[in-house]
Amino acid sequence: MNASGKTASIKDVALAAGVSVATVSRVLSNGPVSEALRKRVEDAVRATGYRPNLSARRLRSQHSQTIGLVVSDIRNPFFTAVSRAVEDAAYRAGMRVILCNSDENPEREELYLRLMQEERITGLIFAPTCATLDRLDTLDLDFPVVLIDRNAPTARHDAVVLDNPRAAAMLVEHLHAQGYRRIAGLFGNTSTTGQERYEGYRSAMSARGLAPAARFLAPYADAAEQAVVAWMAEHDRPEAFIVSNSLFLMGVVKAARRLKLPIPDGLAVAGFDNEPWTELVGPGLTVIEQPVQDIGQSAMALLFERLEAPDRPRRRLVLGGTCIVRGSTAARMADAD
Amino acid sequence: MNASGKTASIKDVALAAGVSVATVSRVLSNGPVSEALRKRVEDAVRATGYRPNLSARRLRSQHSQTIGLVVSDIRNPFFTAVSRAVEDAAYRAGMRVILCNSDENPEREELYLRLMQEERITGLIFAPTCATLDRLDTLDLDFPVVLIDRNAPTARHDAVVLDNPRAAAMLVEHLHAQGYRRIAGLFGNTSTTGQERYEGYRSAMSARGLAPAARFLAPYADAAEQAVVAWMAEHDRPEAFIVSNSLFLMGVVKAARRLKLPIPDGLAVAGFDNEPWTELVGPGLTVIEQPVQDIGQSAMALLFERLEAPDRPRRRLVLGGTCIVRGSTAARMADAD
DNA sequence: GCGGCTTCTGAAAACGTTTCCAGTTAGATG
DNA sequence: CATCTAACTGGAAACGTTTTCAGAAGCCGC
Repeated sequence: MNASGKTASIKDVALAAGVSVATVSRVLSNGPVSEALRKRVEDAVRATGYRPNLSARRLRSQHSQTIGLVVSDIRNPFFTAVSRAVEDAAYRAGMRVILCNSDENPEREELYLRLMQEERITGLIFAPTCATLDRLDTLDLDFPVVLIDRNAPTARHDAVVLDNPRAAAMLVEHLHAQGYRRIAGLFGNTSTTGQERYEGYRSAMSARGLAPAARFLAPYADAAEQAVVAWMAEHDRPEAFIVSNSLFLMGVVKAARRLKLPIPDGLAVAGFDNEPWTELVGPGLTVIEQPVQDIGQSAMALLFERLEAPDRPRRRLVLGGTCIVRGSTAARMADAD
Repeated sequence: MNASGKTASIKDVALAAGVSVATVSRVLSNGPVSEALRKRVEDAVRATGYRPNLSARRLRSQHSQTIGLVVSDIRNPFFTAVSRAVEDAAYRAGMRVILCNSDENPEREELYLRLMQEERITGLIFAPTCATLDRLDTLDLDFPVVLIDRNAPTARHDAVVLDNPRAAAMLVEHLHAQGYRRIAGLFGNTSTTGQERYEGYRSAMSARGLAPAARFLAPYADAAEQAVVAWMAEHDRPEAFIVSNSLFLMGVVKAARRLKLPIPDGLAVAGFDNEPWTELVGPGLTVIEQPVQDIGQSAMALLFERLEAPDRPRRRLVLGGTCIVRGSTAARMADAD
């Protein structure tokens, strides 16, 4: 505070130290200043309780030192983990992060993209919906974008994604090896991720002479629960489900419980995202673990590389998942239902 | 972009529309401008692709329209839920949110508090560690602070908290009514929340003539798992555990599994935070549900009221929790171990 | 037709920084 | 002792806005 009760500015510090504002600025940015003055200024900074004003600094230096991160839902532990990794990497590089939830809603995405422009962010890490992904190229944003979790082959942006087709295929392989044949799939209908996982599922099924049977759902546990309950009442009830996210995993478990079907004997299930609780549910749930830490760090790395070399050709980083086998896909008992 | 390839500024718009920058500014803020000029300016905004620069705007208007939110760990679903509520309320009021993770680390808290000052935030919503809480009064921040989840009776800040003693007592009551007597407690050692829950536990136990037996742990699932495993090897092994957060809940479930103790017959357990998965683990876990939505919204409400009336006396909002009874605390079987 | 309104508009100052440029000083060199 | 350099310092411009202030119209009633 200065005499007038307002927050101290660099002028107040300069006045207190008996130097010019230029000198104060230099002290703060480790510029060339004599020891004597530096000391005086530092004392004045302490005395006044001065804190630099980031808005002014950003305006003048034309550098926001800020990166944007737009995810579809921060409550999804996959995104919380990724955002932690991104933030840690950003802070290590002396940058701030602005985190936003799109809720899988293209309008909110648009809103936040506009916000990012107004904040003059240095770069964006983005998990877009299909709708926004399609028109991303037409948007001409004035910062580089790295896509995470989702991406289209056509987009011209850098991206870090899981090898979704392969991961889904791993689940099919595993279930097949365990003796399951009627393997159904539930996939999210808002992102490319669901589509890619479906593709992997479909081709792995076909390759084994099995008939794929998939449904696409809105990303809520309830949707999955209802779908499973309905499906299990049909003629060719599945022996196992492959689901494309952890919400669906919950839905399937709930449905099994409601239908009094034991896991895995009544109904096997495998899915994505190795969240802590998947180990604790029933006999443990078989899942694909994504390298969340790596995804976040790599996204930042790609972003920094892009900032240094704006014209280098686009790069996609495809990371492999790990199949964590648990009791929910134990070998199928030979029965004849 | 203007001719020189840089992002368009208000000057470029003014030039394109053939008006002064003042007029452009007035159009953007719905000031008094004739229809003819308004139209010309709006066209020019579109033509130039102009986006206001928030740093400049904030600097000039001396109003950041930003609130800070510092939580201990965004991966904790309690805080994710609260932060969603805060953000939604903030955006509805036309404000931005800066979200930071302290990791229960006082140094990071200090770092972020400094950042908040430099961002010139309008107000802060904060879940501090004990260490920072103790010296919060000495810090003289130049924005109002609303504490959430944690607070000390001595602090002079507004706060929104769960009725922790009552909630913990509810769990004791419930376990007692179900026939449990040797009820142990595991509480977090970094926050006042753990202490308050311990107090409720202790006095409810004493009131029933039961001997409290509590341990304080670092907030990790592993810590709880190890504590339980060790404790169950001791002479007076507990029949039930009350734990103060969902990480400990996981730890207890893991320990029970490792020790091959069925829940609840071998070991009953009850805890805090009604996360989706608690319903799915074993026979379902009995928990206290916190009104997370309400906590976030109320924190924002308290903050806005404080901004309007800086001198009104401090207010604490104490919200009640709901006890969700599930199988993990089913009536104790009469045995004689 | 003229003073007194209202209504709109533009020039310019200000917000708190950084940075360019021009001094000033002190020390080294001739 | 005069000059040249190196090292430091301060004045002032600039970043992109908002806002104050004063001027320029247009309109009213007399």
